[in-house]
Amino acid sequence: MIQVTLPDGSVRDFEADVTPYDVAKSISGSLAKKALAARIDGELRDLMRPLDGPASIEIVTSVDADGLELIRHDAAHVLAQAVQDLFPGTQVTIGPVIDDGFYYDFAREEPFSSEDFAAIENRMREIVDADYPIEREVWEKGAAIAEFERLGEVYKAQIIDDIIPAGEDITIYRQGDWFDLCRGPHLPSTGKLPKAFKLMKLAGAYWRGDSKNEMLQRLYGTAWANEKDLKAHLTRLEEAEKRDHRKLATQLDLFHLDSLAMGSVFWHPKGYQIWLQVEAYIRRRLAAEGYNEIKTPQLMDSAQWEKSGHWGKFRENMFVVPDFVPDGEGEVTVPKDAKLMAIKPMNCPAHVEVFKSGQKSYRDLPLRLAEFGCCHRNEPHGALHGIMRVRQFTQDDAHIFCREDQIISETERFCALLQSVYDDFGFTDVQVKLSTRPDVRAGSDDVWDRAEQDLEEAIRHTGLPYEIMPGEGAFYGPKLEFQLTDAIGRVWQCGTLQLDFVLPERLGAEYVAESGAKERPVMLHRAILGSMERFLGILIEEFAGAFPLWLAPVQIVVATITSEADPYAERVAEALREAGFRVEVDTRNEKINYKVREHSVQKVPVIAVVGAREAESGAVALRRFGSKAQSVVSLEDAIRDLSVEALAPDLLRAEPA
RNA sequence: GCCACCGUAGCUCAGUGGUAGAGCACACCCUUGGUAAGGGUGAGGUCACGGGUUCAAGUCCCGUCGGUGGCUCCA
Repeated sequence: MIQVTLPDGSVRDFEADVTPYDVAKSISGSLAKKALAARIDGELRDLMRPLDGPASIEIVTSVDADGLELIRHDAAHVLAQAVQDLFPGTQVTIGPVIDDGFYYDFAREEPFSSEDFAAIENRMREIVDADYPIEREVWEKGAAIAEFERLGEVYKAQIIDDIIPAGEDITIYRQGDWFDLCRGPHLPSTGKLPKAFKLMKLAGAYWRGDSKNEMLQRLYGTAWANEKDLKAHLTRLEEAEKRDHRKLATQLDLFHLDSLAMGSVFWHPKGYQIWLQVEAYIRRRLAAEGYNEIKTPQLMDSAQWEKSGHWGKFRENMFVVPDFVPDGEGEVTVPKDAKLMAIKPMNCPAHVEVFKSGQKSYRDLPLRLAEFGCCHRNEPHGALHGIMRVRQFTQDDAHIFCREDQIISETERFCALLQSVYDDFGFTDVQVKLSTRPDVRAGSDDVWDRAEQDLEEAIRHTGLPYEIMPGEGAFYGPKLEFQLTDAIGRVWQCGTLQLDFVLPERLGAEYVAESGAKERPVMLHRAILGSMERFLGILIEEFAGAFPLWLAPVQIVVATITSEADPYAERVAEALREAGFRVEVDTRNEKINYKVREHSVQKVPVIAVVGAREAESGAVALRRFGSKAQSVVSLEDAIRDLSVEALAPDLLRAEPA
């Protein structure tokens, strides 16, 4: 007999070889029916795997987060089985659970097509209907490798060979005549898998994530506990698509992209107006924090990039031009020995030059040099994405030159500023990553030790939760990354802080210390918004194009009801413009319904309707975006109230209450 | 860069190898109206680009360019 403790604290006795399923059944028949797996002393285990001894036990069903994960994991296995049934000769590799679903990577000569999805899904449903028991088997490593090799499954054999330590056994899960290497646990049978799954997309993926390896075919799927959840998920995806910044940019006339300038943005007046508001805001915030704004060259001698180390690591991603003036009319031939200039891919080497000009004293530190620097990077073409990943972008960049003992306080100041800025834009879901030394790097190990320790200590002081990303740092130093999520759930690096002992050394930056000796400053590379393009892309998606008054490109449209009100509308617009608003007047020969609809579709925050009555009384009828209500107020009152609302958050804070 | 898919009017999209289409937007005319589409007329196209197959290609084949979704990369 063994003792089993249930979640409510009660203890029951069972036969020694009792399974979690038996325990569930002893509680209630319906629980046994719903049971997918069990948590034994906190560890997830198969429902049919007998207990080893006394344990506390919790039955996992599809309403648990763990249960959903099991469902998705099993969906991946059922997908693999279905694919191998339908496409003999296809090899399986790996198939993990991801957010909202799963994927499976297959090796097959022939490409899959999304037209195969229906057939695969049908076969998956048949496998569920067949209700094959899913059975766990323990194999000796060598035997397992031999078996997979016999079946022609070279990838599986390689996985076992690589990840399982010698002497350790592996587990295999069998369903029907199909089986796969797997740590488990799994559902008790394929019939327990809800049919609420759907294949979503097809993509290439390198074997083991290495671009030197062959490319596999990845099938993505989504899986849920029931049809309703699946449907809700699909609806969410549709809604998210409507927020896509590329779609909204077209609808709201914000910018366009064109192959004439691949990976660069043509900003239209409305889109650029948002840019200007964001830029003005961040410029005020930086000035208030003691940053000095500068402007540095777009083209710089390749020698500087060689010295900084960028030439060695990023040459193929830099746009390089010969420094050469052709003479005469004929064909232009660039001399082989022409000096090369690079269009800047980043601002730091130029900022070091500004630091180096003239003498710097310890009294000048920390020196915070900021620049809205326009950079170009020749990115892999497949990496380009809307305005989130472009070839020309502007950073709200700055470099803080400081002493080593100022690193922590400067980092804390930066984190506080960043948090305040993100708050002002309404971003609450910010992920912080601490990226440590990469394999290929500059600087000695003890410099890296110090840099990583300092950065971690600083981020710990801020109290922000963070995750460590081993090996993801910049080549010159570790970094903090502040990531935001777009409408589709993709995560993008926006803010960053990078600690750098290397560049000041390489480019020879120094200051005169208190002792009179020359010393090296430390450099903090930092950006809050990151790329203006990317940040605006995320902002567009965050607000779904309906910007708050302070950011809206057109804040107020004055729309007339009849042409008799035209002169009054012009006077209203003029008064609003004088008060600092961005205003348009709509005196077109259209009905007011039409005008209201059009400007609502354009997500204009305020529509000021004026007709004969308003002209008579000196009033405006205000209609706010998202509301059908109208409020008729005097022009003076409207200006007074809207002026406060239109203040950027930092200016609003400065306003006397 | 790699894999798959896509590219038709300003936008959203139809289009069976046989004369290039619709709605919206745009221009002009009528209509002067009270809070989400009033009516009429008209203009608008190298079907991404380059080859090929065919009596005939937007449609089939090959290539190039660009976009989308992933993978790799991201100072």
